Amino acid sequence: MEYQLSFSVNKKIYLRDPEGTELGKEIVKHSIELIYKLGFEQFTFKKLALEIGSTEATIYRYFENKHRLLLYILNWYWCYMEYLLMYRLQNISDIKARLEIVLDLLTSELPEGSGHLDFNLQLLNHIVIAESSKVYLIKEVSEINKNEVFKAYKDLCAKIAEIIHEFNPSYQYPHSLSTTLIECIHQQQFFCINLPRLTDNLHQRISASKFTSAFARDLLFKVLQNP
Amino acid sequence: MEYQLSFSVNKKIYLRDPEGTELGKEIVKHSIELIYKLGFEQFTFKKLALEIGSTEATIYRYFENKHRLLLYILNWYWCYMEYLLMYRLQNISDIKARLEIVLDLLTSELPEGSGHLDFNLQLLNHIVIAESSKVYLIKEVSEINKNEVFKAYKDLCAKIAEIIHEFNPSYQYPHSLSTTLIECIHQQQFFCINLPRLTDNLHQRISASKFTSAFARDLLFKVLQNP
DNA sequence: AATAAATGATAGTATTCCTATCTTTGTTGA
DNA sequence: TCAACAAAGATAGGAATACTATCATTTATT
Repeated sequence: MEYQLSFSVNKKIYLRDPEGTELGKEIVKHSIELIYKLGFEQFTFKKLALEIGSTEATIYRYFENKHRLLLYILNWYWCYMEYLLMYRLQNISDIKARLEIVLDLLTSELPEGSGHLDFNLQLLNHIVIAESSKVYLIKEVSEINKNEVFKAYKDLCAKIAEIIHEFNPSYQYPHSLSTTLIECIHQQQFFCINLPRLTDNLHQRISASKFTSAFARDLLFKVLQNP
Repeated sequence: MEYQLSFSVNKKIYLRDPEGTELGKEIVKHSIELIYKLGFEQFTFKKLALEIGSTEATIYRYFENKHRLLLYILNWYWCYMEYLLMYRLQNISDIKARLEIVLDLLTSELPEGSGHLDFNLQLLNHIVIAESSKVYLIKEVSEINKNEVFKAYKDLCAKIAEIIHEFNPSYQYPHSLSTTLIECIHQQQFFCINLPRLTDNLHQRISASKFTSAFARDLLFKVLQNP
């Protein structure tokens, strides 16, 4: 497996392609570390510039603002998820097994293959859990959605919806179940760690991802196996 | 029904009780309008002060920062929700009907009783949908959680979990299902309006709340009626 | 070797997010 | 009724954020 994954990260997300230069890659790599460390609110281009020994102005040449940078990171994540999903589904024809692969993909601690990438997928996972909804929960969402910047997320959602549909063609809400599954898995992991009373893993008997996995599996199959 | 609802809005959320003064009520009332209008990111105390003909410094005497103000608003909402829930559950003993009341409460466009309150519940509803998760998706969540500032949300969640448990005592995840239900209902409404491809209400054939209600009901009963 | 592109260095502006201080107004209760 | 106290207004200001602009320098391209 090569590093070369041809992701269609929408060009409207960035000003200058960060994949095209060393500095660009540094920006993305260190932004993941810094957003993880500080949280998105406290993260600034100035701090990032300091971290990589560059300047604020230079980072602004790559991304309009920090929101776009987050969007870029998440786009990358969504594309990678879809890629991994397709890769793992190869040769799996059993429809229940296909659904299990979806569940495993969404709940596993880190989505494998971390060796050959130049940034930390575990940190990325944490960012997805804690920050991803901030990318669409904004006033300008409809405006920026016109530029197709959420296409990668929609594609992933559509792919999962397809597998749901294969499993139970009479189920009416494959897309909504797909997004609910994705988002609820993030939430439950977050709650397990930070607000455990909102879950049934109160005293953290098992790990956040184990608990979430069990809950999500139970929910998914009950919804889909019900007549 | 009187205005007097004795809510236990945690004192650690505010510096000076906004319920105690006219100005305090103005702050809360207009902050709801302004957060709705601008979105939480663009909302500032300066703009709010201008709106109510007061000053920034004065608002800081009530709330430490805008995050606390949002927390206060949501606390009020969660308390109100729990109050409404208990009120509606009176005299309802049929366990399926009790669950229907939960669903209706969470998905109805505005939670009734808007006349006697001095702020707009419809706007509040929009804020809950678009901004509520920002209140906990922060780096300091564990820190501020120690002050019990999320108690109202946990109580609401626990109450719904109780009803879920009554309906199906063998179901293992009443709390997680409760939060998933609440959060997923917000999400689906948001997606219906802003990113409809993430739902199965693509061309908005029915209203966001009608669609969400149908989806949530289907999900809830399938999860709980499954053997 | 000439030229263009990318980056660095620096500066500056408007706004945000506060904190401090001083004055005025309104309330209470001795 | 007057003292004193709390709330609010007015104003100032500082550190940080979120940019934009300009010009010099380095690096790659042809």
